[in-house]
Amino acid sequence: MANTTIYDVAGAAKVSLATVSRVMNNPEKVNPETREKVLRVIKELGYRPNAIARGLASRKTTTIGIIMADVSRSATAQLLGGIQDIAKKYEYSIKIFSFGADEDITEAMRTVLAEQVDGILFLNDELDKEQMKIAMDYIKESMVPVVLSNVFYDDEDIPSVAINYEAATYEITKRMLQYGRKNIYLFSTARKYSINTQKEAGYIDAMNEAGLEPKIFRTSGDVSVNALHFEEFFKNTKIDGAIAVRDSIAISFMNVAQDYGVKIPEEISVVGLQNTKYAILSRPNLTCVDTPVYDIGAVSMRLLTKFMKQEEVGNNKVLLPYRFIRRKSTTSL
Amino acid sequence: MANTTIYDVAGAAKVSLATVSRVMNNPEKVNPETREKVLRVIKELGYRPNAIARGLASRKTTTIGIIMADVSRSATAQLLGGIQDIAKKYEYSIKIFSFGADEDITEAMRTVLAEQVDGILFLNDELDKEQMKIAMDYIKESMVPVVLSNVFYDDEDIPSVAINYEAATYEITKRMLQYGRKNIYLFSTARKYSINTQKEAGYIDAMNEAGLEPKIFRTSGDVSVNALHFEEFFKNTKIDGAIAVRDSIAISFMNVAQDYGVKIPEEISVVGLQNTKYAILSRPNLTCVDTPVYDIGAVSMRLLTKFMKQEEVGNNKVLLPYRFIRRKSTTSL
DNA sequence: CTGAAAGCGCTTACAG
DNA sequence: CTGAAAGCGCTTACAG
Repeated sequence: MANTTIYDVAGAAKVSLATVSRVMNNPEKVNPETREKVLRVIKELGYRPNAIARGLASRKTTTIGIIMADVSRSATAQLLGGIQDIAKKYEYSIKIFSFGADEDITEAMRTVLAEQVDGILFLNDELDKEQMKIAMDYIKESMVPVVLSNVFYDDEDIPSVAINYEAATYEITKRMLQYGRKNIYLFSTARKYSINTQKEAGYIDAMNEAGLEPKIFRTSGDVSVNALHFEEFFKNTKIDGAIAVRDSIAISFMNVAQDYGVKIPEEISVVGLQNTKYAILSRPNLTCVDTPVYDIGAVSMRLLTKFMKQEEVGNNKVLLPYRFIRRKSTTSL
Repeated sequence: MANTTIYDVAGAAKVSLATVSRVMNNPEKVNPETREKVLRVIKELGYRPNAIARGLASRKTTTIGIIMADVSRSATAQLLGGIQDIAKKYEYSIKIFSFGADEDITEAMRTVLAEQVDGILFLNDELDKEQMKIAMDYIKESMVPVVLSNVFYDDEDIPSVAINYEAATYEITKRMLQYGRKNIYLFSTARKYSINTQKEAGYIDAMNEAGLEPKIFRTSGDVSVNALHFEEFFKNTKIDGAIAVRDSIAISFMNVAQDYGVKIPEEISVVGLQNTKYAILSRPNLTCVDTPVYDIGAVSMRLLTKFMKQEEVGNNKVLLPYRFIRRKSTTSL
């Protein structure tokens, strides 16, 4: 039966409900014999405490809220994978909330907090600075622990885990310059994401340092639109290196370039900044900066558990390592 | 403040908490003037009812549970996208639960039901028949409404929404036969998914009907492994048509085939059974059966709301339409 | 239309 | 080590 309550267990085990509660929450505080007896009854009846009642009484729901822009985005799904695995290990339930930059942020935060989550993982990277401030201030005031997961926001009080996309992009740009490319473009998105802003900053730095003009070409997230953009792009652009914030953009570009008879990597070196599984399905295979998104999810969830358990945390800003994977779309690395 | 309770509102509005509760749940039952007064106070204090307390008192959490195998799988993420959008519209919260075929199914179901969800969307398609029976029987007994979303299980009591993958695959195979292909292979996964089993059945039917031997080649879900499998495959196989349960498998195959000097589509027609965004990033572009996974999510969530509200439902087995998209990897359609 | 009271199923001091 | 009792923040008959 689904409706077995703590009273049923107490009755069958001939103890008070307080004792049943104790064997579930503080087993060491109850006599081993009665503990065994209660445990047996619990198993027999298939009893599981009502999580809602427990949440109300204890003021802890063992549930975390995940705030995101869109579940179906590949990066979000990867993050969720990592979060899920760690959450399961620590026995936290997961509630997901999504909202866009066009919605009332305060209202959205209220909704999340009304659900009494014990902690928040914030994955939405489509908000501007002001919106982020509203969201973060609201969460801070609520005292609910939060960790930014793959999102950048400049506030030392707020823990975050991400990758140093700026350094990664700086470095890959620099390497490309070192093996002789001059006209290097960065392909970014028309829409603003805090991550892509980091990537752009790294690219700009490297170019400036080399005394070259940074050239950012913005395209859509939609692969079919990208192709058209690139057709246009080719007509009057000199380019020998391309770095794309998304693998799909890089692949789209390579396809169009090859249609125009351009040799890749000989004439243009191309790099993707994600290393999705499609990087090895493209022709040529795509050289990438590998950014372990699953790990970001896992580590941020782990960090959040520490805050929820009030454990000591050394550094509340975690940057995970990235690496470069040389494939066929570049002449060197 | 996050800790405003119904008592605070009642106090400030000089009414009883019962009245506050009514303006939130049955506004028509309260005098317009007092209603406005209460509403004003609610707004001033930024009050939001504690969802947990509400859930306990009303026995309705307005939360649904989503049961899946792995969040990060692309199909799962797409389904979630559709679910999310509709859930938001109807103001349901979403809790996600994942578990593998290797776990104790009863235990997993108990976990979900202990959370007091009002309804369940079941997306896990990696269970075998027995495991599905255990899960479904357990849910049935609990009386919690459930909808199978993109999962097949033979039980007329259990509502489901999916696509007729069997018919779709049957038809695409048939068409390929009609334009003259004889040695048609189906590329499926080594692992069993209820959806792929449907696809296989459709393919087998069409081949048998044409008096040809169905040939299913099973490969891994891992794209880098696929490539190796296909290298092997090519050494001693006669093939002029290929249908793949996943686009990534189809693309992987095309790449290897082209490395072997095979012309696509002239010598081998290739079809993908998903139509992911990578279908237009491959060379040649991949002809696909388009299976609208987002829609399945949306429709199944909508259906679930009807069950949760005890509305009349005509047909509890919904099959969404699919369509064929001709691109460059086939000589015809 | 409104309020007082019971109850949802638990946890947690407080006594003993 | 165990039980009786209060309380978590709401909803919902029941009176009036």
